[in-house]
Parts: sequence; structure tokens; C-alpha cells
Amino acid sequence: MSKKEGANKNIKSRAPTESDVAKVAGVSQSAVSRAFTPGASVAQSTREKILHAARSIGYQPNLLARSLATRRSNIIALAISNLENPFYAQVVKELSEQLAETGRHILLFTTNAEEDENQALEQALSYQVDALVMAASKASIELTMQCQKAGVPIVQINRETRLPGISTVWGENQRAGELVAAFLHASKHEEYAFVAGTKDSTISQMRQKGFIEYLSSVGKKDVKIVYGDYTFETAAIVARQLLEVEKRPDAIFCASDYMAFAVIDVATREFGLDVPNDLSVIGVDNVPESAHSAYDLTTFSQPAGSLVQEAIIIIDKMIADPGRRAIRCEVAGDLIVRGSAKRPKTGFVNNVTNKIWLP
Amino acid sequence: MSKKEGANKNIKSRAPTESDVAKVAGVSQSAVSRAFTPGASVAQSTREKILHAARSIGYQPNLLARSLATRRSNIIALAISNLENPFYAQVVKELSEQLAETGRHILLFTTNAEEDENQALEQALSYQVDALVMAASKASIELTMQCQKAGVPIVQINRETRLPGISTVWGENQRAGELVAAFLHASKHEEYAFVAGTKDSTISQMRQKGFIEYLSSVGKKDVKIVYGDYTFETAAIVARQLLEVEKRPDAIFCASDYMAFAVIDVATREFGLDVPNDLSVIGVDNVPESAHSAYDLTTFSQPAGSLVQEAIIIIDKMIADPGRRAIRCEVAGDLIVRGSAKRPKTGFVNNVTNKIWLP
DNA sequence: ATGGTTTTTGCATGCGTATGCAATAGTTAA
DNA sequence: TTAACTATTGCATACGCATGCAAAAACCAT
Repeated sequence: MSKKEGANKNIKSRAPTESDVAKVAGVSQSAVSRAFTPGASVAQSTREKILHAARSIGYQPNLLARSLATRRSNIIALAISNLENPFYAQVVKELSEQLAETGRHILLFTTNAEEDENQALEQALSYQVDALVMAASKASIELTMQCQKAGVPIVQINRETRLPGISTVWGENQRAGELVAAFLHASKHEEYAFVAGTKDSTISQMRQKGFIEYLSSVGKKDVKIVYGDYTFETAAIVARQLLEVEKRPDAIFCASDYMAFAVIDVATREFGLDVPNDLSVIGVDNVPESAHSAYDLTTFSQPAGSLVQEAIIIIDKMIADPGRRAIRCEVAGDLIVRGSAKRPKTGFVNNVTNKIWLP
Repeated sequence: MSKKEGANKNIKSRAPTESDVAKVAGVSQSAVSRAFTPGASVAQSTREKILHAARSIGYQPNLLARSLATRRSNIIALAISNLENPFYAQVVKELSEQLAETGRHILLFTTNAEEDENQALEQALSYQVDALVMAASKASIELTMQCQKAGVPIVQINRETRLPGISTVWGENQRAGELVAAFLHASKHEEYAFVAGTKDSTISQMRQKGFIEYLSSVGKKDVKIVYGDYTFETAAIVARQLLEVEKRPDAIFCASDYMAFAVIDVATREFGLDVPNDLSVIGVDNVPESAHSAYDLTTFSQPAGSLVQEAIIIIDKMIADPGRRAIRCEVAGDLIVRGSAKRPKTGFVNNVTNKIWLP
């Protein structure tokens, strides 16, 4: 006989269920269920009686059982990588808080390599999540199909995969590139470089496109492109490669603030350069750290809160009407002018709003 | 008639269940269940037949239903605040990855104010989570009681509440304070200050205790204490207060790296001070950013990975033996010497390991 | 008081999986 | 060949909650 079967039955007492409440309140289990269902058909008096009984025995509804019965778990799966990048930490925080407003919560999946991540996400589907949000994380075709079949909406934040049926929310990527290029060009820079993200990141490609196309249009056709893989370490490595050549760039645009930090670090510490006098650096995201004086980074903003808000709106639409097509949504950003890049001498920046416009 | 009741039944087809698989494979539902249960009693041949049938119709087990039946959800609730602090972002990442190794996942609860957070966590319990991890987040007495009653273990990471039945994992807080004090004193500083966390943070109090007790023992009895509330903004404010007096400190110890960043920012940008020549700053945590050259922060390390690892060990022990008492565990750290604080002239630092010892 | 409404309640069943128990098939030993 | 096992299978039920349906109760107007 195991020692768990002790005399004291408190030790292994089950959590109270609706049936227990029903017994105490002298009603049926269904009545209890209705008492906890907003808008259900119960007399006010019995509802109160039931709630009182529930409180007296410390009843808490079992949300798993509820989810099983209603086919709605109120759980949203979030697949995310690069959590060390403060932008994505912000996304997690925003999503968690905004979902909490409607009583929903995040089931978290952090993904590193892309090998098995989709497998992990299939598992997410097994939890009957109401939707799947992917941030800096790619959906495979198989996963998409599975979601379609299961009727689970997928929303990608800040990531683009041209698969049908996947909704996407992103920032103004191409405009970011153009605006940054215009700003840097107006500030009379000579040698330009772009620190891209990963090679297959469409987001990075769009920023690059805007950047080099604008520069090309003003005669700067030799923009150096390197890949920082969205990580601090790789960005530091490619920054070294950029800066160690004799004709080094004096303007570097980075596909993320986080990589821009690495570039600034390398430039100032390892090459003794002065930012922005020797080198201008501009990023994208406007993470809180960009405002810290250690970096004081000029950057094109990508407001995490708004991206998340749009993502949730999309999720709700897709849930309300499962048949509808994927939704794509662009969230506006702005060039935030700080001290890491030389500013144009003349009327390019609005000193009141700190915003700039294309000449 | 709604348009959802279209002729094409594919649109609203339910996800396949074990019964569907059973029908295809020509066995009973229980056989299918056993085929998916490692170690269950099924013939190898039928298991293969079942798995094949399952694959053919795209069956995925419903983990909610499984959780309901087994009373094990494989979901761990994580309550966390201060996600903007990279240390806690690291905790999330580590916990997620380490739990994934055993097929478990995080249900995330981000908490700001302390008002309703415990209410949110009661809801977590309703999801039948296997355990509750709290990081930089406080458990109320009521919540603790509820967990006890429900048999759900609680583990606090880097937070101390003297409630019975709550397990805790923390770093070497008092030693951190002592070692930092010794290091700063050996480097001949004159005026000392401590930027604490929140007033009620036991962790911060312990660091403070080690710090001022050591300093007191060497005759420095006037250490200024201010509260940075563990936020960047408040830390910046109190840093200004510290530095604007005429007899300003030349050595500031901060209860977290994140606050130390704020102090360095304010000192360098707003007061034009040189770190470390005018002012030495030391933090606690050793977050990745401390190594970035923008801060190059000397700090006492608190390895997130190890803390999380211990937390998981505790969880598993508590689950295996629900009757056992709370476990408290201290994880060792080290002083990581970088450039934000003056170094002692003589044999205090081991130049090989970069570690220091108390004289 | 009576027939007709509208609310409120309970019963029965379903959600998808796990598992004790008994029945069956398969294996071994004599 | 038969008894005695053992490995495998299916049946029935449980997990805790939601909900369609019909019965019961309450209410209303006549």
C-alpha cells in the first residue's frame, strides 16, 4: 500500500467540479454550467445561489474541459524566434497584454533552427489553439495546409511568405528603405552599405529594394550588401568586413535596430570611429533601446503595439468568418531622427515633429 | 439557410479523431489510443497499421482531451513582468527551450501592476497547468493557498516571498553585494551609492545588505540608497538625483544591469562624465547587452539558463512527490570584470579567469 | 380560474482520449 | 492434444463542461 493512500483525504482531494457545486446548491450540473455562462438561461436568484455555493467550496472552472466542449480554447499559439532582440520581446509583451483584455492567453513556442520548428507547431495545433501567430518564424507549406484543414488562422507578423491563406502584418518596408536613403543622401554621404537580415527574408529584401532603388535614382549605384542574419554576432562580423576595407562606407543602413547596435559597437570600439561624424548608422524598428543615449539611434519605426493590434483584428475576423481569404495589412512607421546619423543641412527635417519628408 | 451550410462538406469537416482512425484501421478506439501511448499494450503489427491509417487521414491527437483524461496538461504557466529587461527575456527563452525538451510548453502571463495579476493567475490554474513559474512577479497568499489545494507547484525565479510552500531559485545576492563592494573598495573609490530595485524586493535587499555591510566593515558607512524600481526610466531619474549633488558618488552599484544601463546613459550624456574614470558603475545579471561595447558593463552574473534549469528540476521533484516541502536553491554567480568600473591596481583580479576574490 | 406564453430547469448526450476489466487470441509447456 | 499462461483487444466508463430538447414552473392576459 503506497503511502499516498493516507488517512487524511485532504491530501489527494480532487478539485471541486460543477457537480460538486450542484450538490451543494441543490441544483443540476447543467444549472451550474449555465450560471457560469454569460447570457445563459438561469434565474437571477439561482445564479446567485450557485455562485455562492461555488465560492464556498472554492470552485474554479476547468478551462480544458470547457475548451473541449466548446471547441474554443482561448489560447493563441505564438511562434517566435530572436527573443533576444528587444523588438520581439516587445511583440510578446504586447500580444500577451492585448490578448488578456479578451481573456485569451499565449502558448509560447520559441524556435531556433528552422528544421523542427514546424513540427513543434503542429503540436501547437494539437492543443486546439484558436489561432497561430508567427513572428520572425517561417511557416512551412505542410503546416499551412494543416492549419487550413483544421480551420486555424495563421497570422505572420513582420514576416512574409507567399503562401496562400496566410495573413500578414508588416511595416512600411520599402518606404523605410527609400526614406532612409533619401535622408542619408540629403546629408551628403558618399559610400553606402546595407546590413540585411537573412538572405531569404522578404522583409529585408523590401527594405533593401527601397534603399538601393532610391540611391540608384540619385546616381549611387554601388551599395554594398552584407547579411547580418538578424543576430548581433553576425552583424558584428559583417560590420568588421565592411569597415576594414580602405574605402569604407560612411553610411550604413541596417535591417534592424538590433543589428545597428552591433555595427555601432564595432565601429566605435574596434575602429575608433565617431558616430555620426565618421559614420552614420540607421536602423529599423525603433526599439526602446534606440532612445538610450548609448546608441541614440536614428531609425525607421515599426510600432510593435500597432502590429500586434492589427494581428489580433485579423485573427478575430478570420475566426468570425473562417471562409474568408487571407488578409494583408501594412502598418505605418516614421523616420525617427536621433543622433546616430548626420542630418541634412537644410529643410529636410521638421524640427517640431522630428519627421522628415522626401524632397 | 446560412451560406456556411454549403454543398461542399470539406469546408466544415471536423478534425479526425481516434474513432476515425479506428474505423479506417479496423480496430477499436482504445487500440488507437494505445498505439499513441508509449509503452502501452499493443501488438507491433497493429500499432503500425494504426499509425499508417492515422497518417493517411492526417490525424493529430487532441492534447486538450488527453490532458482532461490524464490530468496532466504538459503546460507550465509562466508569470512574468519586466519583459523589456533582457534578463527576463532570457528567462522566457531558456524556460521555453528547456521545457520543450520534455514536450512541455509555456502558457504566458505578463503582469504589470500587482493589482489583478494574481487574479489572472488563478485563471492560469483553471487551465490545469502542471506548475506555475513566477519571475519578477509576486504570489499572493490566496494564490498560494489555491495552488496548494490544487496540488500545483509554484517556483519563483529571482524573487523571494516568505510564504510557506513556495519554492525559490535565486542567485548569490548577498555575495554579489559583498564582492562588488570589495572590488570597488579595492579600486579606491570614495563615495558609494546603491540603486536598489523596488522597496519590497527581498532580492534587492540582500544585495544591498552585502554591499553596505562590507563597506561598513571597511569604514564606509555613508552609502546612499535610491530606488530604481527595476525600470530604466526610474533608474534614470534617481541617477540624476545621485549625480546632481556636489559630492556625487564615484561608485554606483545597481541591483540590475538594466538599471545600470540607465545610470551610464545619464552619467555620460547628461553629466558628461567619463565611465569609469569619473564614475564606476556595476550591475547584476550579466545580460548579453552588458558585453556590448556601448556599455561594457562590469557585473555580477546571474545565469538565466542555470536558474531555469534548477527551476525545472524543482518542478519535476514537486510533481513526482506532491507532498514534499518547498525547495530553495541558490545558483552561483561570478563577478564579470569589464570596463565600466575602475579595476584594483593590485592582485585582486585573476587575469586568467577574469575572476576576483575577496581579500 | 383557464389557456397561452415565456422562463427556468433537468435529462441526456457529446467533446476526444485514457484505462480498468473481462474476453479473446496467441504462445508455451507438458 | 490440452492445460496454463501471456500478450492483445474491445467494452464500458470516466475526465469536466456545454447544450438541444422536453418537462416544469412562472407569468400573463382574458
